[in-house]
Amino acid sequence: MNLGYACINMTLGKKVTMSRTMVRRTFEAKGLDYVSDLALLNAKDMIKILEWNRMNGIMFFRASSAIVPWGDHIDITTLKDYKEIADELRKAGDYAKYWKMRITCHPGPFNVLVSPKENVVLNTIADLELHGKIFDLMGLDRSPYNKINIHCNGVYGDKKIAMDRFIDNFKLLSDSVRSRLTIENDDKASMYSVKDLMYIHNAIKIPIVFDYHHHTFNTGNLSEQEALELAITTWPKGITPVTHYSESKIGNKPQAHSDYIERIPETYGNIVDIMVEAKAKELAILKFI
DNA sequence: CATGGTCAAGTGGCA
DNA sequence: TGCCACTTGACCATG
Repeated sequence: MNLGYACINMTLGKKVTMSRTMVRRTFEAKGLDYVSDLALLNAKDMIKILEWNRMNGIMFFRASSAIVPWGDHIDITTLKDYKEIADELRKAGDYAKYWKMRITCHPGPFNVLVSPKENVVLNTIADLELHGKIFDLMGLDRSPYNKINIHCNGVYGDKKIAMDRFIDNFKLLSDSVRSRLTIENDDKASMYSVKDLMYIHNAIKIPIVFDYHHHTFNTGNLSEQEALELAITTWPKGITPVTHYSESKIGNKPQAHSDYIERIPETYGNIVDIMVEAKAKELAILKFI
């Protein structure tokens, strides 16, 4: 079982980060050369973060979605430093593979494959394809071992009709994305429980990521163990399923994530990798490593 | 250099 | 109606 954290290393601070980006105004003012500069810095720092992880016994990490700022709006192969960026990404991927470190990603809430709006779906495809390209450049597996995980992110009054659009739109994705795509249960009762998501799994066979925290808001009438084990059945043989774990922040909406975690979740004897979503990032899991 | 207002994008819940 | 929460806060103008 691996414990992982997401995107940002608090110990290394703001000087070592793979999340440099820019606002639209700057993108329009400085253009592709500045995108290239930031992407190269981000790619180089990813290796530093992975090295830090290995030195500290952390073998599971979620890559930032902001490695190439505005990368879903441009052809990244035209960037002035593209060769060097690709080379750095490859080095990071090689490093991860050599040390058997698991890398995943989680594109943001603007990715809505169930949307009835064509432009939303097209934007979603562009963002997912960027993630696929980056993982390809890193040389990561085309399997859910290196998952690209999203939520459905919308219901529009009818889950089944919405999920049918997911299933249709899935066919528009490249093999790079389709082979890695996973779906996660939601933290609202009106949205998708693990049981709901089985409808998508049964149609297109992509695995379900079980989020412990979200499950408490939307059980689908399954116990934690039942939902976890149902999700586990959706993963291919030989690939350790991923789960997400977080705890509620006191004083906020209960869905908000706490800085640290008090415990490691119950796995009921199953082997899973656990991505811990806590605001203190690697600091939250170090004491459990 | 610290800080606070602002920032691409979608959706649903809530005061 | 406007804010919050989710992927992951980061950017940038100002003092």
